[in-house]
Amino acid sequence: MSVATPACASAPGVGEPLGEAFFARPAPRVARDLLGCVLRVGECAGTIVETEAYDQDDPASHSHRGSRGRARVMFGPPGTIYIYRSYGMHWCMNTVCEPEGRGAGVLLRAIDPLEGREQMCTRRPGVPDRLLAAGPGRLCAALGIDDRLNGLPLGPGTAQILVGTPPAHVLEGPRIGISTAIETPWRFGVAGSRHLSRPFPAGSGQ
DNA sequence: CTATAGATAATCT
DNA sequence: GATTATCTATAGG
Repeated sequence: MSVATPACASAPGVGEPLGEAFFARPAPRVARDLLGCVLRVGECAGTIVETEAYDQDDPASHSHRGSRGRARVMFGPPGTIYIYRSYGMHWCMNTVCEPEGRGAGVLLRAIDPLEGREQMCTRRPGVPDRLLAAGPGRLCAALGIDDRLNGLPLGPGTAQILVGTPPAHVLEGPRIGISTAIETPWRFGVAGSRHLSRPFPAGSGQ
């Protein structure tokens, strides 16, 4: 006897945690595939709507100059959390990608809040819904992410990323806030999302 | 809507 | 001493 499947059933795998194999692939591919997945930290969760890829061959990457200092974490196993401080005041969260030792990662730039909006508003008082987690620093502030997670694996006790519904259309464009490799189109976004950190240039997708 | 200054500290030259 | 994978407030079109 088979279980009835409602017409609105989710695709297979939805809600399952992403495995190491998901992250053990080229960073740009992981970055694109993370769109639509759900980031959960404590009681807060949201759909990932914007990401950026970085790897060791990339002059804009922290890992470009070797596995020392803060970049060391980027050379760990796929699925490791890499947190760095940006401009002296904001935390930014990455997931390590590719097989261990490659120095690749994906910066999580924005989520569309799903659960725990009340707690996010408490952490970011007075901020309108659209800007709650629209940007890497804002995302970490809203979810309460800081360097305590740096170097730890994704998981129930740290931060989880769950299989979601892939977006119908994906935007691709240049990354934000860098001065080298500015033409590399490794920024990805969900077309039509109102929670992007910034719009994509015209003609960035479909 | 775009433009810009200022905050602030780890990392790099 | 300069740069930085940013954000906010403020000023102007």
